[in-house]
Amino acid sequence: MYSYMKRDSRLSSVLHALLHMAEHDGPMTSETLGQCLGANPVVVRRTMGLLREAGLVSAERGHSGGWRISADLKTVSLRQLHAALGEPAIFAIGNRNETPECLVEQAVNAALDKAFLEAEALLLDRFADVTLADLAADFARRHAERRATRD
Amino acid sequence: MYSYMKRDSRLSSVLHALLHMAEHDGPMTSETLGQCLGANPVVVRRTMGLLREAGLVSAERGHSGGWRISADLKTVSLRQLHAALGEPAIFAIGNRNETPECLVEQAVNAALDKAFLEAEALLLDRFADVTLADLAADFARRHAERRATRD
DNA sequence: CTTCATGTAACTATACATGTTACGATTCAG
DNA sequence: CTGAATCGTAACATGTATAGTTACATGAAG
Ligand code: FES
Ligand code: FES
Repeated sequence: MYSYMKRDSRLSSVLHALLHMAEHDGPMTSETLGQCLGANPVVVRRTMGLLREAGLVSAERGHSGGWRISADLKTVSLRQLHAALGEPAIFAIGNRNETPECLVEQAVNAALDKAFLEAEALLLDRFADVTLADLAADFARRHAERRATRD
Repeated sequence: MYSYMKRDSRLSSVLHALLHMAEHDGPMTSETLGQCLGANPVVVRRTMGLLREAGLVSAERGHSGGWRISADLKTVSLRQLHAALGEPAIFAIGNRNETPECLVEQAVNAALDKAFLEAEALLLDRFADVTLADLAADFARRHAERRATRD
């Protein structure tokens, strides 16, 4: 019943959900989104709730309720979504002791931190460069390509 | 009794241990290294064992036994150590589904993968640029600096 | 032979995203 | 007004990998 769970996939999940919602008229329920993502509806509510708190989506309860995007696709970057999710840890590797007295360990930490900070800065810059509108356009391109291949 | 454990700190640990060994005459026991690192001796043996399999250190049993470096500090890079540890996952974030049929998710994965691969390449390049000798030199610099501050 | 030290197996502890169940709150169809 | 639909949230279970711990076998030095 449980699939391999090794990494935080919430950014991937919300991106998929948001693009799905962008292509869809009217609100989408957690149940429907959960089926698209292969995820539990409660997990969808939990995760989308973070985007709601960030003002990126809104939710309506009751009949014909569900989730809606409440922001311009062109203004929402992956970095904003990462921030909305609480800026989860990016790396699975880190220092053993963050504030060591030992000079050897300080030298080790300095070298590792430098590399990690550079990589993190690059990643967040790339995230800042990509908007939901970009992803929607890429999806449209792939869609057209598939149609062309079929003909 | 348990400290916060959220990330793989083995690279940090082996670097600390190796530099300690480099400054030390004769072999060092897992017990001693464990005290330096604030780690369990069995964990030290487990982790150093991976370096032994990579030919970077050797171990001797019995009286006055322990761990020795069996490689030139100038030739061992952080990247080699990362490889010796089995190339553990670098990122704590990833895609939900690595091979989706859905075109939306394919567009999402492509964007995320591109950013992650760039960041990973940068990190591994930085790792390849730093050798144990570099870290030892940085330690020596810090050591001299502390002495100067004390005077 | 006794002691020291590695080599390993087996089990436990921890953190955290995710899965699951349950129930309350709200909205709307009829 | 009643009941179904849907979000909001608490509470608990699950899976995974590193790290901690215990136990014992193996081998080397004195
Ligand atoms: S867009 Fe809904 S399954 Fe991918
Ligand atoms: S060098 Fe041994 S404690 Fe850091």
